[in-house]
Amino acid sequence: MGTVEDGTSKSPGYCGDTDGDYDVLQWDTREDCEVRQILDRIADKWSLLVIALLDRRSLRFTELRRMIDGISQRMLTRTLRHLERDGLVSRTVHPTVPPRVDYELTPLGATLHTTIRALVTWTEDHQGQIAAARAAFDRRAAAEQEAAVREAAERDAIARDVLPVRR
Amino acid sequence: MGTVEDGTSKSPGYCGDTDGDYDVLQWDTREDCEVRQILDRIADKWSLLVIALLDRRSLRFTELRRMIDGISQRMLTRTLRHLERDGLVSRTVHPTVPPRVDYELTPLGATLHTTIRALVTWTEDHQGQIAAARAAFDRRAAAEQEAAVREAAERDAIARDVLPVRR
DNA sequence: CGGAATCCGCCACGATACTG
DNA sequence: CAGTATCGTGGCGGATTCCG
Repeated sequence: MGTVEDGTSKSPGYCGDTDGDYDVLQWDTREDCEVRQILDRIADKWSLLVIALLDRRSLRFTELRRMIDGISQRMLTRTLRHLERDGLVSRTVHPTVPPRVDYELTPLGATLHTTIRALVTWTEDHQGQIAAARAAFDRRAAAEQEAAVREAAERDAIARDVLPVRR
Repeated sequence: MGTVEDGTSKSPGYCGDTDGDYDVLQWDTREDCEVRQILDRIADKWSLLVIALLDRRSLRFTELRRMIDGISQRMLTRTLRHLERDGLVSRTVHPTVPPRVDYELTPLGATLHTTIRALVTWTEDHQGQIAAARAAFDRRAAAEQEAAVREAAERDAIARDVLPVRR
């Protein structure tokens, strides 16, 4: 099994709970801050997917594996373990043969599901605007670069014209 | 400048927009899916912080740098460029000397800010429950492992007792 | 001050093989 | 079927340097 592979057990360190309006300024300075760790965990590549998929009905390991498709068994296992450890997903092993394991959201996980769906929905709703913004940005960048190149070439031409032949 | 460093310019590929209730099953299969890319982008380590910090008032580069503290100038620059490209943050250069650059949320970025705050708030509100869940999980795991070790030791003792002395 | 460019360590992730 | 174990690698992210 080796090491625990996670440093969360170092210290409690609540890192200052909401005293003013926005304590955002603080949940980054200390890397042992719980909020940062949790945020990094649930906002990671696969956790979002798993939580989003685990709505209402429970799913088997292989079902999740097929649904996510890009994921490796290793990553799915790790992700599910983390979510289980955080109390967001429950793991039920049916002692049959072949074995069958079901995963489902805990009540806590269900509350997070709502928020995550909101994030996903926002992304779906605004992907058009973002795509447009990217296109515009890239166009501007390309134009700028081309202008810079032309300008340099022009300077070069003038220099060649004015300066005496080196040697 | 080198390559664009991002493969998003490959193809439009909307990957099927909400036809049924949940099209979650689809925004993962094709890795050229826009939603996945956008999600990975805004959910990354620093973007969440920057967007959360950029509420109402605009901030200078160095202000952000000091606030986030753990971040390197390289990462802050990259993050801000990405957000600018996605149309979430606007970049204003004041032609003074020394130069001064202000960043602020665009209207689009402001809408995302709301959702992100919701996520952060959820995390702040439930960090206690999560910490408790982790502690319980770790305790169970430790107990299981200890049980396994004891069991193995017991089997070993029996084996030593029953089996004839080898050689 | 606000970047761009370069170098590089390291570990997160994927592919593969093996177990119960 | 549902994992664990092991190894190899890409690329993320930090440190440093130079520029306008």
